[in-house]
Amino acid sequence: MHQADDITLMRVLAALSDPTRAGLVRILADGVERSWGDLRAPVAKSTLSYHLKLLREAGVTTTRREGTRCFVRLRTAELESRLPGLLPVVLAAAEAEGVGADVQLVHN
Amino acid sequence: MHQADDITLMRVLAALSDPTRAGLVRILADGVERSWGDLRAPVAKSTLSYHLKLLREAGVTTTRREGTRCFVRLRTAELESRLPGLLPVVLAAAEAEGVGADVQLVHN
DNA sequence: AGTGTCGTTCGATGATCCACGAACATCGAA
DNA sequence: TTCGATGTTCGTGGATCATCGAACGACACT
Repeated sequence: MHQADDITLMRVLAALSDPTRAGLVRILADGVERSWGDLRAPVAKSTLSYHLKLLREAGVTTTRREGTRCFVRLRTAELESRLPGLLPVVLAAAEAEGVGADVQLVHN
Repeated sequence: MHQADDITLMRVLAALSDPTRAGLVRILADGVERSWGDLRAPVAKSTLSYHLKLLREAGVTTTRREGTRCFVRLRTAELESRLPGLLPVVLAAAEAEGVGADVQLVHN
């Protein structure tokens, strides 16, 4: 549920203004759908869940369940249509600054 | 003082993720230096001061004192050099969504 | 000196945020 | 069915945020 379909600037900015979430978005930036477990962040499981929920509710990502696993994907197209240019620009800056580098991808 | 010269993505995003501050930035977007008193926002004087301080500390604006008056200006060039493209993109989206429209300019 | 104006700073107050562990639900596999 | 893995949700705690009014400091003008 809670698949925010009114993507608002304020909420997206708020969602992106946290290093952990920025790191997650950075990883998802290639457009590939990732499993929860592939994302390694230096926070507790519940905290990761919290961040992913926040990103989802801000309309930045979508979640798909498959059995017990969940997959996250960046909503690149929707974001680009509602907030043109925002994501690329933020990603570039995050890359340049190394924001959220402690969030990593494991196993492929 | 407190002229943050390490403009970081996270802090700028956090600074812009509030409607009042976004409205202020929108008004300053034309590059013209404005006086405190020219900015009319539906908040108390002290709250406005707080928001302007936050913008300043995030490196988004600069403040200049002249006698008892203060003038704010957007640090367009520095922002563009540190976070290329961010400000224009955010401003465009804010304009499109009407974010911070309750912040207005009075007396010229 | 006395009076305003202007902006900052100081608590105080709710609200929200980020973090954690624990408990729970769900599903696949043994 | 029992176990293990995977996410969610809950309760909590500490920090930060946004807001206000009140008090303060600095300056300009009579």
